[in-house]
Amino acid sequence: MRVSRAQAEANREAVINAASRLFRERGFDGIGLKDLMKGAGLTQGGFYKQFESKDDLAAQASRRAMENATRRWSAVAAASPDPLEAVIELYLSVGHRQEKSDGCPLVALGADAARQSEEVRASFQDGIQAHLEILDELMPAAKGPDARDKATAMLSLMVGAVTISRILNDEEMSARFLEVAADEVRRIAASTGKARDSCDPLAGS
Amino acid sequence: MRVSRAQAEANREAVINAASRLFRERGFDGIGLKDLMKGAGLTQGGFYKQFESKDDLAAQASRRAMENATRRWSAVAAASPDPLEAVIELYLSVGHRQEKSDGCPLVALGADAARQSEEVRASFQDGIQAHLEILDELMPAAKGPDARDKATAMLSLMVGAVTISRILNDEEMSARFLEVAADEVRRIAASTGKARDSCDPLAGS
DNA sequence: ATTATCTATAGATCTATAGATAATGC
DNA sequence: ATTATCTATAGATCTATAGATAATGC
Repeated sequence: MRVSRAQAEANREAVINAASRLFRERGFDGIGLKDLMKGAGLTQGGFYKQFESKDDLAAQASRRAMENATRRWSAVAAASPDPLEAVIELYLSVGHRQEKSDGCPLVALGADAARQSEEVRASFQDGIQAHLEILDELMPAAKGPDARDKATAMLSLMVGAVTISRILNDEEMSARFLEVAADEVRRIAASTGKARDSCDPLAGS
Repeated sequence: MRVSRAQAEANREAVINAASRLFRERGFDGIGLKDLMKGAGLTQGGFYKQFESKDDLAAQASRRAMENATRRWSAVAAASPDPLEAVIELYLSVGHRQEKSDGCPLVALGADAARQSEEVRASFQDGIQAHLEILDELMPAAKGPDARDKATAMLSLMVGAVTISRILNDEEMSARFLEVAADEVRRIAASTGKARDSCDPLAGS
């Protein structure tokens, strides 16, 4: 029954990878250790030799999921002549809305994550930072000194839009949230620091 | 042990009200029937005379929570000379970030809701519609024909920002998401339909 | 007589642990 | 000899149901 150290490590990785998908599909409280281990082709008994607790796995699976999401953004951006547009079209698409288990962890587990331990939230925080850094880099050339703030607003908008679009039963309304968010993200990216203020006719009112 | 019909109805309402808070605190899968009934001062046994299933209660509690959230927006708007600003300051505040059990259900249960039955999602959808209608009405006078789209972008931004701010361990970063979202919502409100396009120096590129 | 709520329980599942098993690594 | 994984189990909790109890409503 014992396997080699290399295989044992591979098994552990397989559990983390399976959990990163299964938690996104069913939520942290929606799946038990038995099914999480089964997702990697193992039985429940070995769990506590691999992880300290379910929360420990949740933290590691969340980190893995966020890292994969970050990598995906980098990949589509690097492969396109219009990197930001590529990220927008990847993220604010009907395909992403439908892909729970391999989509953005912030959308699949955002509300759940806020209820988890500091360790799980640290995994998400690091992933959020990484996402902001990518958006920062993708900002059009004439980006003002507020590029980080623009990235912050973009990420909130994108996460909120896909989250709401996944809840809605009405397909048309759901699609509208994605389209409107895509337009708004483009507007935020295109606006210059100066234009951001001059755009407000009610400034100071 | 039997109570009057009026009292029975009051008890049922009490369960829905308790559940609307408890689900937001712990998630749909984070609390059982025993504690939900206990939240209204009752025992578990009476549950199935009051509700068809846990999902049935989830749908009714979600509806109640969304209705209360809508009512709160109307109330703060009606009480302020700058209604939209009042909603922004209520929603994108540290107070709201900390208030899970009586805060916006879209933030407390957004990711969870996407995994629930069509009935639960219908409760959320109706509440989302109601929120959009309020934002629509609060849009500054010179609102273009795209007021509904602006409301849609605002709601996504607000929900996303508070969701992320609740996950973050870093207090400063968390506060930044709220502040940046507030500024961006003001910008969206203030921009006219025309300005929305002219603001984009890269339009068509 | 009806019925709102109670106590009690069925049967499944949850996290976590104990001890057996068998292959690796020394 | 060590150890990765297995089967088995403890004890708690989950959703849902059954039957008892006692007060309402006719």
